[in-house]
Amino acid sequence: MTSPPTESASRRPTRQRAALAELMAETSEFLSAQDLHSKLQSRGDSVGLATVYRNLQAMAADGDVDVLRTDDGECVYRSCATDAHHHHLVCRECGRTVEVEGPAVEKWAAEVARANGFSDVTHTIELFGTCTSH
Amino acid sequence: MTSPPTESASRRPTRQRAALAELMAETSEFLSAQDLHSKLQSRGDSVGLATVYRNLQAMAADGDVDVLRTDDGECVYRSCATDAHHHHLVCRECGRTVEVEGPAVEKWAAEVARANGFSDVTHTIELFGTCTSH
DNA sequence: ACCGTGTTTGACAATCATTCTCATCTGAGT
DNA sequence: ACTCAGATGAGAATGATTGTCAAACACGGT
Ligand SMILES: [Zn+2]
Ligand SMILES: [Zn+2]
Ligand SMILES: [Zn+2]
Ligand SMILES: [Zn+2]
Repeated sequence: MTSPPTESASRRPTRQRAALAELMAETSEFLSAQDLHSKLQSRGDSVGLATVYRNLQAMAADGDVDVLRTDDGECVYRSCATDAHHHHLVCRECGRTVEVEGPAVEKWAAEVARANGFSDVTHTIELFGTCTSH
Repeated sequence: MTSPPTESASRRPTRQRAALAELMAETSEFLSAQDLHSKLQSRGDSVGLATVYRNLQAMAADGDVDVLRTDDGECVYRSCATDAHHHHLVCRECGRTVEVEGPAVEKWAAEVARANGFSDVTHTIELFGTCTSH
């Protein structure tokens, strides 16, 4: 993940947000807004598509979910186990995701940035591969 | 940069591709297809938008240009100085870009993947910051 | 220089994820 | 119950990217 923790505004609790949060809590793959929307539909918790987008954005801004982009540009979301900064190793076949930490990489990124005189540095680091079940 | 070197098919030389290649050779920031298209226009080398997209894709597939996505999902392209695998430190204000290498990071990525039994691993690693002129 | 053929191009339509609009609904405090 | 700012949803709008397909082109052979 990459964004500096823009602080969470006070968001009002709603049925829709709860349903979305619950769904995400049960899910471990990265899913798109559209995917999540239709899963909510089929499960009975009807939520408007725009609302799904809005809440995912809010959750992402609050750091409650991680976001990344698939190769074809779609945003995919996932509720990660840890709150700590981390990255992901994602199976491009089945979506299975492992959360990884890399202190060494974090240091490297910061160092490279400093060496070049850049400030406010953020980074995007994600790994994609094929997991054992293929 | 993330894709395994899918080998270049034989592409036929055209005025359009030449113009695009030349423009990219003179440019050092990452630019979108749309940007490149309008730059070509104003410079007199008129090239269809679809053609710009097609050629950028081809060039990217051949590894002649690097691609990455801005935060708002647009693809941006840049003709890098080196052919070697590398990553980028991009100023989010002015687009100034520094090419960086990170043997340590490459090793880390490979190691993490192996440790988790993933194969065919690729990675996305980009750094964003604000450069000295801001 | 002249064809024949497979590529490439370009104008325009079509996709499709995401965002916007705005009228309606809801949560929380009074 | 009353109020009102925040939240929702149906549908329209946006905008980058891709698809279509006829016309233009590169190039090897003649
Ligand atoms: Zn898998
Ligand atoms: Zn990190
Ligand atoms: Zn690398
Ligand atoms: Zn700058």
